[in-house]
Order: sequence, then structure tokens, then C-alpha cells
Amino acid sequence: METRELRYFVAVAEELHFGRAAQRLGIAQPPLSRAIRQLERRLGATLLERNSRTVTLTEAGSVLLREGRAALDAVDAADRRTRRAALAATGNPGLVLVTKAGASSELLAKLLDAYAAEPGAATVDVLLCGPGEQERLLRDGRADVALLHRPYDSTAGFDTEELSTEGQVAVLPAAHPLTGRAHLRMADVTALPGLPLPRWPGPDGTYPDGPGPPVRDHAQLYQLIALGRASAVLPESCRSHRDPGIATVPLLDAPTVTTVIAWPPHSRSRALAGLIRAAVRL
Amino acid sequence: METRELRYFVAVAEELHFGRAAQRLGIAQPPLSRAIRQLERRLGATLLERNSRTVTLTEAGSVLLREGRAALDAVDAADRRTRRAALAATGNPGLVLVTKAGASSELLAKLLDAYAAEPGAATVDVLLCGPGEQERLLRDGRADVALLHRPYDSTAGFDTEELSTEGQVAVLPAAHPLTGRAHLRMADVTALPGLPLPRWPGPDGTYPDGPGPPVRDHAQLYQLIALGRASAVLPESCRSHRDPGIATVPLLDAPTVTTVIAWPPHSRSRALAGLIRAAVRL
DNA sequence: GGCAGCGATACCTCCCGGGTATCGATTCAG
DNA sequence: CTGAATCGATACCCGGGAGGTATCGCTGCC
Repeated sequence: METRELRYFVAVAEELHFGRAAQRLGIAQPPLSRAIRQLERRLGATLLERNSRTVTLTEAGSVLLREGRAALDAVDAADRRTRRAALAATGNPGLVLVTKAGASSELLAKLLDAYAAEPGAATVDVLLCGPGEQERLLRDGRADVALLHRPYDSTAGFDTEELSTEGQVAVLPAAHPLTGRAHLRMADVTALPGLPLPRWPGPDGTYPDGPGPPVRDHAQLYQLIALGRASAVLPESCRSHRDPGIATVPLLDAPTVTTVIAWPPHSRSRALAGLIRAAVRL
Repeated sequence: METRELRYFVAVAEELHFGRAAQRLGIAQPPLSRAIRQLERRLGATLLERNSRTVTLTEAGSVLLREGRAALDAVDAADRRTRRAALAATGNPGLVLVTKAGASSELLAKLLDAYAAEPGAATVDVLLCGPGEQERLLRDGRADVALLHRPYDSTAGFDTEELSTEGQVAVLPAAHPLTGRAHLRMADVTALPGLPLPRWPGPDGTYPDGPGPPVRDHAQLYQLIALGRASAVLPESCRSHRDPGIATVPLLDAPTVTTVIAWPPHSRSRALAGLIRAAVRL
């Protein structure tokens, strides 16, 4: 199986429309139809059910979509990491660390300081992204290491070390009556009239249906909360974000959040090993 | 990057010889040379240092060898799992479980019994292989789930659940004087005159240099021990293998061995989930 | 210095990936 | 019920590139 075929199939499987998929791939529709047919013949499997009006995935098709994405990520990672390794030979053998924008900022600062203080430390580029994007960046080689937050982020397929564990707090507009309480329960927060929990985008960039306002990062979220349009449940460390319009109340029964440092298995560069060592020493 | 190019590069990087690599790939040498050059041009990296007499890997080349193997495994896995999914639609949605030949046999028997007793259990094919091969089989889709033994096997990149932990024992010929002792230490066993520890093949199928006899599976090993030609350090459960020519003595300071059930992340078939559930209940 | 081994180059062939034009089926407007 | 629109499949053509053969050039080594 060639990566070209995989890319074609993934495009069609995501669009469920040969014309749009062809457009996205920058080719005409007929060669795309042929390529998919040929792929099906070679696999001996029907991947798509097409009745000239709608296209749907078969069982085998969804397996290939999932596995094919992973395989394409692995190929992309091979490409990028090789390029980086070639650059490293001439100059800058840096690391790329990715984390959610607005999360674990003091932990990250401490980590970067601790690592920079080590002899022979490499430069660390910090990449901020929305929630759910980190796994992707780590898998396809755009990042070398990530700070993830269980149970929100999945650590499946990565090596990890736990860095810290913390409870969660309710984040409310400062004027809200509940801010006077010493503590709350999840049930108090999930159904606040007029203060829905926000919706975060999924891995594909689209927002799930629901009542809350769509939100891309923590800055947006804080602003919406200060405006009295949303509430949130966040790790305790978000309290370091001082904002007069926002108050936090401890939650007794929210799941604890574990911050972990994660990296792709088998990647054992000296720089990465040093960063991980610095992290576990924190 | 196309998988064809990756296959070509991996072949050359493993053989370090264009002629042999071309033969292995079933093509002539000139197209292979061209393909590698083109790959290097596109990556903007020198992968191989060649001086018309010897070929060596550059730093970037070893990165691409490691990452490329992983990517090819992922592509192979996509291929195989899609084929299996297509077959499953027509008939047999079975699982393939891989474990080291001769290890954890009673645990495996209990697991298979427990799972088979569940309603709606799928058929489980058991694949036995040499040590170090399991990770490969799991990564490239030839197996769905494995029993691994830490710290001997690496679980990097897989999801795992611990099943059991046990100490290790020295395995000696029955006639050996040390068999009378109540217990031993590692130092007593590693340097036994005339009874070297065996050599297991590495992931590439070749044997490391050393004194011990090369060994492919546990049956061979037991035979060599009974013949007085080798000794071994194995998990306690190997005592279930009763053999009059063989005796075991507890080791006080050997690392404990943890048997884990491991599967590729993101693979969540109903059958696999059931097997894992049965395993953790044991 | 001649020879053997090995990778690179030159040059040719042919397959296959991609394009355009068109067909056939299905859906929907009116 | 009919015509138009939409969409995937088919027919056919073209060009690039993958692969083959012949050969060159370099490098150790008797």
C-alpha cells in the first residue's frame, strides 16, 4: 500500500464525497475514483458503500480510516524528524514542546528554567495549541514532547512521566451568588442556569452540539466567564490567573487532573532525555 | 514520502550495500541508487555516506531508519487490519494473541478459559514466537494482543494491564551441586563455570556475541540445561514445567518479572475489550 | 599496474497516474 | 411525469517516472 493511496482514501473517507475529496487533494475526480477502486481490489475489501447519491464507510473502511491516519502520521513523523536530524547536524538540535495554551504555565516555566540551567541544554521551542491537538502534533513529528492533562488528554501510545496532580475548581463570574460558598459539587456547576460549560473543538476542529458557547482557548474562556456567559471546571493551578471579574470555588467531587510529560516511544535523543530528567526532578 | 521509497531506504540501510539491497527488493541496482538519491534530495539531507567501497549511515539516516521502520509497520498494520475487518464482516472476527513460546502457559490457559466462558466470546488464535518478536507482530498488525514480560520485553507504545508479578529462580541441571541450596544470589549464577547463560536472538534474528549457547525457545533451553550445558534465570512459574533433569533454586536478588497484557493503542474492538476485561479479572 | 567490486551515469522502454469528455443513475423541482 | 442537476463510473489519451541494460569511474588489493 502506498501513502498516496492512503492519503486519497482518508480524504474520501473524511469528506464522504469524491468530488470534494478530489478538490482537496488537488486532482480530478476520475483518477480518485479509480485509485479507490484499485485499493479496494488489492485489499479484497469494500471500503465505501456508494449508491451514486451518498457515500458511506463500511466496517473495513472505518478500520482503514483509523489505521491509515496513524500510518500517515508515522510517515509524516519520519519525514519531519529526518529533516530535523539533518538540520541538527549543521546547527540547532532543539526540541519542540507542545502544550495547551493557558494551561500549566507556572509548571512549564519552572520546567524550562530547570532544564535551561543544565549544562549542555538544547533550545526548547514552545508550541501552544488548542486542546486535543497535542497528540496529533506529537504523533506526526511536529513536536518532540508534550505536557498533557489526564484524564482530558489521552496518553495512549506515548511514554509518560507524571509531574503533578491537582484538584479542580469551579470558575465563575465574580458576581455570581455561588462564589460565596466555601466549596461546591459537580452537580452544582453542571446545570447552572445561564452559565453553561463551554464547548471545546474536537480533534477534527468542529464543535459538538450543545448549549455552551464554543471556545478555542483559555483567554476566550476567561473573557466569557467574566462577562457572565459561561462557567468552567478547571485545575486548581488556573487560580494563578488573577482576574477581577472571575472567582474560583473548590470542587469536592471533581476528578483530579494529572499533568504528565509525554513523548513518542523509542525517541531517545540526548536533549529529550535531559528535559525529561529535569521534569521528573521538579 | 512514499512507502516504496521508505522500503528501499530501509533495505539499503540494513544491508549497507546497494547491490544486496537491490537483490533483496527484487529490482536492479541503478534504480535503487537513483531512488535513494532522489529521497535525499527531497529531504534535503544526506542519509548515507558512500565512498564506493563502504556505505555508512549518517545521523539523519539512522533517524530515518528507526522512524521509517515504525512507519512501514504502521502501514502494514493498516493493510492487515483492514483485510481482517473485511473478513470479519463475512465470518470470523477472531483475535490473534501472541506470546513467547514456553512462557506463562498456565496463565494463558486460565485466560483463554475465562474468556471463552464469556457470552459472545470470539475465537482466539494463539501465535507463539521467540522473545523480542512480539512487539513487532503487535505493531505491524499480525497480532492483536500480546502477553509481555517486563522488564525483558519493552511495552513502549502499547497500552497495557498488569496481570501478575513473580520472582525468578535459577534453573540448573538436577545434578548440579548448587541445587541443594535453599536459595541463591544472581552473582552465584552469572558466572557458573561451564554453565553459561544462553544467548537469545535480537530483534533482527542475529545472536549477540558471548559465551553461552544460542537458543531459540524454551524447549531448546530446557534440553541444554538438562544436558548440563547451560543454566538460566527464569520466572517462578517455569517450575510448572516438570523435568527430571532440571532443578530450580529461588533467587533472592533477581528482578521481579511482571506479566502484562498489551495491545496497540486506539484499537478498541469489542472482542479485544472482552479479552482484556477477562484478563484483569483473573 | 591490472583486476575486481561497487556505486553512479546514460539511455531506453513501458506502465501507470492524471487529465478531459461523457455516460448512467438518482434526486428533486415544477 | 419530465427535465435538470448532481455525482460517481467509464472511455480514452498523454506524459512522467519507475525500472531495465550497458557502461563508466573510483577504490582497494594482489
